[in-house]
Amino acid sequence: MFKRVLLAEDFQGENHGIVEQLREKLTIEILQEEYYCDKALMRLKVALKKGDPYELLITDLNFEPDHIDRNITSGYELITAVRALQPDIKVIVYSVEDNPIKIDALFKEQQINAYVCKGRYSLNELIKAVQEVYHNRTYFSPKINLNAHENVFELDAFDLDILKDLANGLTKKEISEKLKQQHISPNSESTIDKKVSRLFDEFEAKNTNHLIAKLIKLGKI
Amino acid sequence: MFKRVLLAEDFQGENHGIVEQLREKLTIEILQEEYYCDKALMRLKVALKKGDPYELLITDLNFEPDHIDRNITSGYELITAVRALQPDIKVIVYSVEDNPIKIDALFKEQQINAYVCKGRYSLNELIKAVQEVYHNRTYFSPKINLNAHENVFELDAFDLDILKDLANGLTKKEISEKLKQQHISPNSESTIDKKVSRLFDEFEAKNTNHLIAKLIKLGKI
DNA sequence: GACTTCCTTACAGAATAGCGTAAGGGATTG
DNA sequence: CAATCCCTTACGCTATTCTGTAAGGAAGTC
Repeated sequence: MFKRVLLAEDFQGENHGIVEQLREKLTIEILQEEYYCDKALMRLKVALKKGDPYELLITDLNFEPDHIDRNITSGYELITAVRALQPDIKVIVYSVEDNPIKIDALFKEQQINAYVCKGRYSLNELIKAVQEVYHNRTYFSPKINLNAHENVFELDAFDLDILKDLANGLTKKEISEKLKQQHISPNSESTIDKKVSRLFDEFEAKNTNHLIAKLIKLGKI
Repeated sequence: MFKRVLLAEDFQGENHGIVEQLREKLTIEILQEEYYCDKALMRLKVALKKGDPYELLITDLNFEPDHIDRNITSGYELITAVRALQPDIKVIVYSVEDNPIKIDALFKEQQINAYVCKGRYSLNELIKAVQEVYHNRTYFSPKINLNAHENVFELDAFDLDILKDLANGLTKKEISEKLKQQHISPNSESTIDKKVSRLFDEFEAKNTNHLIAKLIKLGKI
């Protein structure tokens, strides 16, 4: 089993639950928990310098802002920073996020080794995930699959960007200009019009107000 | 200290963390955890019948749907049901919800005894909350207070009607006509314009999309 | 190569949003 | 009564939304 494991999770309840369960079910020599991304990265650096690097990082995605200044504000950024230092480290993400598109992106862009979705069985799943990753296999929560089938229609990253911008009060012209500045294509006002109009049909919305209201209530934005 | 405590929390990590911490820091004879509202209510009924009622309920607000059919689907409903059976039981709510308006409503409508917001110190806060409630005092997470000062401004019934209609995809013209049909005054399109524009200032919104998004996220609509 | 299909983009026109000005009514005050 | 304030309403103007149509490019199919 892994000898050195690092945990980054800001919610005290989850943090304690995870530590307690890993200690009970697995034999890990050193299990260090942290509540901030910056501190977790510091631990990793120090361990690496000492020649006793961590073998596994378990991290949340969302970290609450606080009175303490932060450099790294999300699990996503933490993974990027960690991988830059120690490319071979294994990574398990443990979060409430259940959007299969975003989780797919983590596997593809960050090459994470496992994804465990917080829920009724997430500690059991985490134990299993650690074991699978130890044997060089990947793992992800079974319920993620189910969700993928629930909504025949899924919002892709491009849709989400547009919708979030609209919900933040940007006009379509402004969104178009923003995309052009970021060199993201497609970016024309016309295409944005079409994308949004298609979403009206998908979600049976009469106009943008209606669409945004529905999607926020559905928790998609 | 309380002798009989019931915990309703669906996330396994939080659930274990709470149980472990309560066991370590307090001396509670019987601490029963449950993952579903229905099961928690059943436990309470049985204990009441036996003449060994629970003295304290600690409950989450949101419970994930599942393959298991549910009667009670939220902590809010659970509290209502519990209070109908056993009006004198103490209740602590433990949730991620940080909207001060909704939390206020819990104290006023449900007469809960404490509110603890999930976060970096929530287990410490929960221990304190249990102790305070045991001494017949109330408790709520300190970080809730900060948010409370943000919005002094309150929406009246007329504002709410307009906002809900807008969120449902009605145009201002349609809203005006609807109000005229219902013989509600004022009802001109111009007045609706003015009301909404004033709300832009109040909530620092750029346009209707932005306003609706903000208000839904604040839980006002 | 010809054809289809899908996606992006430009453009146009009607409807709506957003904002300012102005007029009028009711209530209050001096 | 005059003056003031607040609210409602009408109106006009510009920006934006929403909905079409059409043209062009990329990719795949026959």
